[in-house]
Amino acid sequence: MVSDRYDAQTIEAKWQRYWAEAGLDRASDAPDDDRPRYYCLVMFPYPSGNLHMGHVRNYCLGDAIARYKRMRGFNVLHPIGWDAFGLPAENAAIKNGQPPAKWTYANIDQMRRQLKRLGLSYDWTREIATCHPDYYRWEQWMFTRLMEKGLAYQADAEVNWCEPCHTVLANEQVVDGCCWRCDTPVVRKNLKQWFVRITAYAEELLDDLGKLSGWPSRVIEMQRNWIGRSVGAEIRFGLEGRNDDLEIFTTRPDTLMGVTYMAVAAGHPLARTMAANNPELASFLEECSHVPTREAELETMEKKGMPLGIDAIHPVTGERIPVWVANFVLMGYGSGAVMSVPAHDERDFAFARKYDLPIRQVIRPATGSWDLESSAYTGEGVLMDSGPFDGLASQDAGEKIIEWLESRGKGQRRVQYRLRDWLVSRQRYWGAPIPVIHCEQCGAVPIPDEQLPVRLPEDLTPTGGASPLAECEGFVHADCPKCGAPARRETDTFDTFMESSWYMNRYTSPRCDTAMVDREAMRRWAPVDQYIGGVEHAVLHLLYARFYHKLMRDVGLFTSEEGGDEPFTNLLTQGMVLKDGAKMSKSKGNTVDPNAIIDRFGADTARLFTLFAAPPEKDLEWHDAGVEGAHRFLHRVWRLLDRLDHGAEGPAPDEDEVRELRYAVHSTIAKVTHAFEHGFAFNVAIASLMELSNKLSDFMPCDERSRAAYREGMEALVRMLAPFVPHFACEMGERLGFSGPAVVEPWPSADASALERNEVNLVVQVQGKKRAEVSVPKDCDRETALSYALKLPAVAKWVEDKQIVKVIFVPGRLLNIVVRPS
RNA sequence: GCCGGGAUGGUGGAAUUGGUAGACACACGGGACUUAAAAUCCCGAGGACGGAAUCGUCCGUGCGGGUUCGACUCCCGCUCCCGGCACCA
Repeated sequence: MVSDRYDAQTIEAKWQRYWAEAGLDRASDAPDDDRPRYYCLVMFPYPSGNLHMGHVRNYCLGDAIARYKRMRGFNVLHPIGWDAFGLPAENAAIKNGQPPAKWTYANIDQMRRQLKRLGLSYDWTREIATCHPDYYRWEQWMFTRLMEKGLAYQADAEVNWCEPCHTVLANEQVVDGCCWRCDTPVVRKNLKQWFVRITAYAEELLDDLGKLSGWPSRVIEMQRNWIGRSVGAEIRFGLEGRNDDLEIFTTRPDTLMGVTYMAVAAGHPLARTMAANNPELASFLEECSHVPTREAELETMEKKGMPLGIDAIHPVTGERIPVWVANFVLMGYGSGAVMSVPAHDERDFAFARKYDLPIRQVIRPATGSWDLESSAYTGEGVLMDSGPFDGLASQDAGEKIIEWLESRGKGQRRVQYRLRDWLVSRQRYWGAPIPVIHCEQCGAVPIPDEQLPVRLPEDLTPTGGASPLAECEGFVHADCPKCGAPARRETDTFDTFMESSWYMNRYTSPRCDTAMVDREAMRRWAPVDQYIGGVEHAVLHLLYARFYHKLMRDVGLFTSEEGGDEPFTNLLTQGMVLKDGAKMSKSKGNTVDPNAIIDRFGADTARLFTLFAAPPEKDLEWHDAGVEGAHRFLHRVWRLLDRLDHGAEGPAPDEDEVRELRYAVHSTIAKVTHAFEHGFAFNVAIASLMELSNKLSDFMPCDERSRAAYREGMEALVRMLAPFVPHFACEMGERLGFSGPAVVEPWPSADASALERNEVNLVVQVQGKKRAEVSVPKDCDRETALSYALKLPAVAKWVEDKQIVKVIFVPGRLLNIVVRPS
């Protein structure tokens, strides 16, 4: 056979056509398909119109895993789709005067072509776009179920407002006080908005983190921080001259007897009430409402307060305690009020000092004493000056105090979470309409199932003003589903994180039109075995998706046994793609266009480089010379074909050389297989494939035995390359005479007998320092090894005149001689 | 401040989890082929010292200690970098 030059463009087009025609990438739902199943998912893209290198990296990782699993005999589900609702479409529309729908669908077409050029093995028959009514219909359906269950509700709340985006944001979408999307500071606003009660699942979301052994621990830690569980007590203080109570949450009930003042947030109802006829207080509250949003400013912000002019009553002693308003108390956490114990809390201490409030010590360290002159004692200890609780240890005292309060109806144990409910309304057009009609008589009425979906009018072109939906008469006017009276449709749309929270389940039955997901399909495919995406979604998408999966389970779409309690069993968080040490961005002008790379080198080179240049979870520095190196490697492998039939001149390799080659082939199989099964260190896997190709290139097959070994090596190499560079491998496979495409060949398995060696290299150390190497028989024992070693001059010279006190022997690996001067 | 993760040649990165540090690649230098270049192929390479040379010795995985026959790996104490959380009561 004559091998011409490796021409990436030609063979990539050839094999992409072949795969598509043969339907090789389709996941099978056939009931009689008894292959084990594997669900491999990459985070679907927003159709911005242009594929960037971050996408390429993400999808090459997923594709390598999916293809490997197919070669291992799995029935693989590897779908793709479009996270198609969102702000960029609307902004583009404003700019170009084009409806977002048109822009989005055009972008999808363009990006689909780009993805196909990469030769990714997606089951395109399952493609979904979240802006399609057949998709968001079920999200609307789900929302009405949540309304029925009280898990979706409308509330007046202080919310995060982003002016440039002209919409509210969920807490998770505020990063450092700024909008996650446009990075401008958010402002606080009071608005009536829709929420989904994620806090009802706080405990399960936290507990189930323990089930996610296949997730990176830092993501688990980030979610744990975000949920922020703290255990303590809720305590009700009476209010002098009023019959309502002041409710607070504390993690230190043991310090209750040291309370010397109370502090409430500026937004607390009590503060507002007291300000009604106190202009000075009212102006202070006004001042507090302009809280800075930047972290740095928060940190340096002066702690300020003012007495409300009302006293609380200590639940145990009946003592009167002044109530203050303080700018550091957050309305959004706990009940917006705290009990202050300056002796045992740094912040309370500083505040008490500033306003000359009393400091009363009630805890002392278990041993020694504490000087309250300069700082508070925040540790645990033994109670003092605490009346009936004197002498108890903190833990114990906390329990006793809670019991005491409980028996008198003044408090109870409580667990408090940092997590807030998920704000899902957005004042934007290009999103899924919230399926609600507001009726003057009946209030907010969910749309009945038979009227779903509430279709988003797709021919609108926003102009940048207020919500286009609100101005769309045909959309707004509707009859109340309950009483039939004329009413108004809700004109807010869903947060786009709603769509991405359940798409992984929809892929199991993407065309199902009788339910959100098909139960049988969920049983077959869910949960996702391997999920791959950027770590930037650690507490956004990945938290919402976990929550939504549990919601789907709890509305009865599937059981724990059918679909699992968690959507993603294993998670791989890949690093960013950098250029010149910085994230690629148009504004920095350091972008690399995947299309240009494919034009120049082919998709296989692009794939190979992105997998080889760095371990998956680390950032990858784009390096043009490295891309060329990857390309050169493919050329070198290609040329290895030449030697297959022509053979080589010169003496035939001897038996040992053939055995060495087979050892290299089979140890590489073991290494690469290990990489796929543990941790996906593809950079190392590819390095070992390069090593193997170097060995093959040094080997001169020129008799029957050596040719057979060479062919065996080539065939194994090509199969192992298939998940990384599938077009290249298929073409090579064809030239090697494979009966089908390399991508459907069985994965090679390491032959244990080829891994056995008669002779092993033993490292010889003296005093732990390497002095020589010696080849010894495989089963050589300590004494024999020692006698071999001592014959070596390089060893003998360190041992002579000395006394051997110890010999450490690691069979097949190392011999260490410990000596002492005699 | 709290919680994670990290630091290895000129560069990206390896090292079976305590057993040959620097695999593989990039960049670099030298050579071959060529009228020349590109492409390709071969050789070299952590640092220092000694030697004409095969080679030998010492040092070397952010810094300082420790455990061990033996430490990039484990323990203690630092420095710096990256990520997350943070008036959270």
